[in-house]
Amino acid sequence: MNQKIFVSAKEVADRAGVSRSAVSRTFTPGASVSEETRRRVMEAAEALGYHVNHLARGLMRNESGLVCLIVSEMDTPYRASLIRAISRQLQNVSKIAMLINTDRSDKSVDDALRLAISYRADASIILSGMPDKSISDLCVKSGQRLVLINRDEEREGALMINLHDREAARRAFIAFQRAGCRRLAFANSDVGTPSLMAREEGFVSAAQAAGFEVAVERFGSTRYQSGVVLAQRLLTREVRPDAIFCANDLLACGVMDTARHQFRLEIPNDLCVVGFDDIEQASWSSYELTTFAQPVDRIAEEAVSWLAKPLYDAGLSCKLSAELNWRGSVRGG
Amino acid sequence: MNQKIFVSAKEVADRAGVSRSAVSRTFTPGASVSEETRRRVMEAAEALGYHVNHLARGLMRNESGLVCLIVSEMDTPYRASLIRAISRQLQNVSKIAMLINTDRSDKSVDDALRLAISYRADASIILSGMPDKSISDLCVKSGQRLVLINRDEEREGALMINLHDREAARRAFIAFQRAGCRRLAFANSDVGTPSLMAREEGFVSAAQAAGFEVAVERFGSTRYQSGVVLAQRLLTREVRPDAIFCANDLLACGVMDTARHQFRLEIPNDLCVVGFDDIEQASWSSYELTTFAQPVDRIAEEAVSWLAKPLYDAGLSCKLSAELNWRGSVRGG
DNA sequence: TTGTATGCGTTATCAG
DNA sequence: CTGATAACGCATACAA
Repeated sequence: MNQKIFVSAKEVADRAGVSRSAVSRTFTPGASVSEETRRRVMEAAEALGYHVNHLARGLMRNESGLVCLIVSEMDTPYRASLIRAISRQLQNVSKIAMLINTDRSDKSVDDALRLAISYRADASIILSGMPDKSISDLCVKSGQRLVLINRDEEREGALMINLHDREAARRAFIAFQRAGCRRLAFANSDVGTPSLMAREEGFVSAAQAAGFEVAVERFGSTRYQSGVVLAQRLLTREVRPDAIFCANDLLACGVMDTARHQFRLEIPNDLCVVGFDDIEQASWSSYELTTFAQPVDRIAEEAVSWLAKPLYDAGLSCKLSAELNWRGSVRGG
Repeated sequence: MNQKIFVSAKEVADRAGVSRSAVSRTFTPGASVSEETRRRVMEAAEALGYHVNHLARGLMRNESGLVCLIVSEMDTPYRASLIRAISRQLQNVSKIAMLINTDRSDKSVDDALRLAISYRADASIILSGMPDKSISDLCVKSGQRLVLINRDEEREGALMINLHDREAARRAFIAFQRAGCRRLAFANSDVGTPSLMAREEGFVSAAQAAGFEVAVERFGSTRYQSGVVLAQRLLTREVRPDAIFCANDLLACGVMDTARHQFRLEIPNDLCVVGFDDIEQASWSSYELTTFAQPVDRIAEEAVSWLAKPLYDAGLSCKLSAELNWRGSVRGG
């Protein structure tokens, strides 16, 4: 690594003919500096290209301004929009997002959290996976905030933001029922995330309570290609479903495309489909997918405003509702 | 902000019965520590939950390990996948991505770059917008690396990664020609990014050289909805195009959906479409879009490997090719 | 190999 | 309001 030569407060002080403290105060909101001193400092800073060293400031203040975002498959539409919403909100409160990729393994989440500790991040926000309790406890004990989004498991001292998945699933069933569907199915991935399982269980139990059986298939990840496979499995069953609730929109897109192009089915006439997330593609005219909207802005807001709070109640839980967006993939509406 | 209490090297040293330097050396690869000392230090560190403070380390070493990613509309498929590729590669070389959202204004890019300087980022990678020369010069002068991706403008000392846009556009024309298309059109946004304009100019000039006129429309952003509008304008022209080259895939999706559902056109029989980026949706069976693939992994690799190089040649330029992915949206192939 | 002393760029404390 | 001085947590030159 080549040498970096940033200009320091001392250099600014020398040029302005004041003490280093004066420079520091000039860049500390609310500190008392005379107008004249501030002017001379600013002038020197401008000329030299001085910028406060946030590393050193963080060291002193014990507050880095860094917030760690821990996430896998971040190129997925829902994840990407959530990351965007969060990072924007963080910028509004003068914090900055550090992005860490994880893979399927929970070990990579542990490593990410260790990294967050190393950088003295003010908080970590976990969008994927679940860290080991020992390491998440260490975070909390060290005074680092922890936010878990759609991770149902409990963690002491963390803010947990979840959706009413079961309730949404119940409404999906009602939507199908109103559309006159009788042969229900649920298309799930086999990753088994609590929130995905809650959608499945909520749907199945609501249907059963009304005397309906549900054909359930689980396969692969929560991406488009898995939807293709799931549709192939479901639509070749002896009793072909006339309604499929998909664990998320990406699966739903794969299901719809396969139903149309491979099985020549018309949506919603032959088959009704409901998804979850309300990614941008859901509104595209090839899909017009009826789906539950993840309140990404709301989620980001809840997370960031909690981080900004000076005191906080440990073990807070925040339950949000997912609104159903009616579009053309279900009859009636 | 509540108090953070991380364990320091001194505490580890006390518990292990060694000096603080011994602890430091234990966590510095390549430093000379006896096996016995290292063992005791590691044991104490483990028990106490010690993690090296990267803020302090960065202050000493003059190398933060932070790399700033400056990007707008990061929830867009191409951007999201590029961010993912870059952040993964960074992690491989023990660096970490800081994410900064910008909006349309170049001022927000300047602000982002200032933030990068404040955090003493080892490098900044700009995916959107263009900073003022004075501020980008300050970065370079300060020893911070600068990478510009698909930003044609020149910056002293920066690595510029670009695609052969004009060449790709020429191949798009050839593809249409082979498919027997005669009424060519280009669908562009009106943001006027150099790389987008290069695609337009390359396409138009290649067509003109062969004696074809091109209907050009420019509107809005590079997103789906703009594609809808562009299709409406192009397909209601007196001579209806039978081939549309779109500045990117998102526009192409909007164009295709509109052509099909609003104008009842068959693709590729009535209309051939070519896009740019090769986002995931391009391969979905509703689109089967023939498109140029942005080599995201390659771009990320070039950027990150340059950052890892100890010495570097100023003003490096890297030109990459975009491969054409043939799918069903163009006849023949 | 080990410990001591010094400095990295800040901010906070305190005396003036 | 201002300037000197002491931390913050770490890495390293130096002496042992």
